[in-house]
Amino acid sequence: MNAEATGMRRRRKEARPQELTAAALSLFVEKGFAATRLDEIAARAGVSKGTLYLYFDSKEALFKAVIAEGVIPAIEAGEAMLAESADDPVSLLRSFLQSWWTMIGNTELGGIPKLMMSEAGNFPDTARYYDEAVIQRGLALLRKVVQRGIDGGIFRPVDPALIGTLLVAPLVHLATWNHSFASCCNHGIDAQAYVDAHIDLALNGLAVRTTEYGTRS
Amino acid sequence: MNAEATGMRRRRKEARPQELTAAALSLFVEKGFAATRLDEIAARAGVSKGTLYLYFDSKEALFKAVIAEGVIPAIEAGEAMLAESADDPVSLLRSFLQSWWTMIGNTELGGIPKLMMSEAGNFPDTARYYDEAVIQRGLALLRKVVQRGIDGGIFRPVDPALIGTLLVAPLVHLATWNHSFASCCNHGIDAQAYVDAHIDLALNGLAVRTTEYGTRS
DNA sequence: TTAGTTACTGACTGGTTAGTCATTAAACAC
DNA sequence: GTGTTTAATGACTAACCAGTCAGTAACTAA
Repeated sequence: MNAEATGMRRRRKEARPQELTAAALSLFVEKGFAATRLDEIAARAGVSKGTLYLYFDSKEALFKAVIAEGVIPAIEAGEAMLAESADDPVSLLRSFLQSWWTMIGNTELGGIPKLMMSEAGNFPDTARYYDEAVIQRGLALLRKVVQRGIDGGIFRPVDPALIGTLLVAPLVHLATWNHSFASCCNHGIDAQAYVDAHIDLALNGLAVRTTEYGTRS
Repeated sequence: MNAEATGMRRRRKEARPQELTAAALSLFVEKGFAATRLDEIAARAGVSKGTLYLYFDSKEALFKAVIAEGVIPAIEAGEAMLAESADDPVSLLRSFLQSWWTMIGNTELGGIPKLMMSEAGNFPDTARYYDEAVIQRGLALLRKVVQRGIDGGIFRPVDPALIGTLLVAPLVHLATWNHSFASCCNHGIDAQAYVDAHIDLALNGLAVRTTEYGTRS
């Protein structure tokens, strides 16, 4: 008979914050910030609400911790990836998008964009932080990759300020879908096939072409 | 001195529901369902909370009305558009995406996808309704257009089950952005340029090409 | 064993808000 | 006018929940 099965108290000061933010992340993503009760978060983490206040000053502080904790490792991994890569732009872009999906979009962290979008209006300072720490830095990475391809004559000269958003939008969209409609209306779409199709379509769209029907009149 | 400036009561049974759903839509989109107070919605519509209950049974009923009302005219317009069009697939697809942006994404209705995504977990039956009444029907339209292009040998044979979502994702993403981060972190992106770039990139991606670097190894 | 320390608990409270209803006033019928 | 109907009000209540804190149980050191 272990400590969890009985009502016995465990003492785990080190692990608590992570357990609480993990529980909070999944509930915030599923139900939204305002609709999630602190009792519920605490219960999912296996503690009482009082314990939550030993580690976080308020519900809002917990929200900010959830965002900060989920976001920092991800963006640093992305920057490290670009720094050590010498691949050609095509396979670099391909592995960038695929890695985002595998390491973020297709994990619990994939709910963060949905959460942050939903709550940006209620937490403008956190939204600004997220924008600077994640979105701007992520887009800058993509811009660099695409610029390499343009400079090398491999990609058409698209606007680098727009192309980053265009490239991540379908992936963010799928991740958001998986944390909203997916639970009630599964279309049976294979995520990997979707990601492959996007990468394929995007690379073809960026390619220097010979036929011209697609250009604007 | 008119009736609105003074505290005088107006009697407008006909117009009330629309005024209330309009006020509710913008507040739900801005702050989320749970964080929006009924007093606030009523105040924005220029009435008291009691009046709201003359027209809607509950907060949840108001939410459903907001979705239903915002969604029905839009999808019907889209279907009418396809029915009466005999254009070639390229310009048809182009005008489809552009029209969605002009008539939905770039209006108040553009907040509905964000709202519905945020609240799908809390209102699964409304999410199913939205999925069937909007998403499935919308994707079916796009699939038809793309299929025409594939059959005519103008588009590459992409998977029609995936391409619809890929084509709308960047537009939905921008609309959602405009109702979340935009108010606190404006990147100064020109929406029309973004839409043009997306259409351009997508049509190039769909085009039958001659060079082959972009295919998977 | 015992005294001291601290992670943890859960009943409590104060503020907030969805939903109600007795009252008010605008419109209408005559 | 006068009486009747009904759109609209806003004070009220019951429930809910973020945040508190006095008390408890687990660990530690002696």
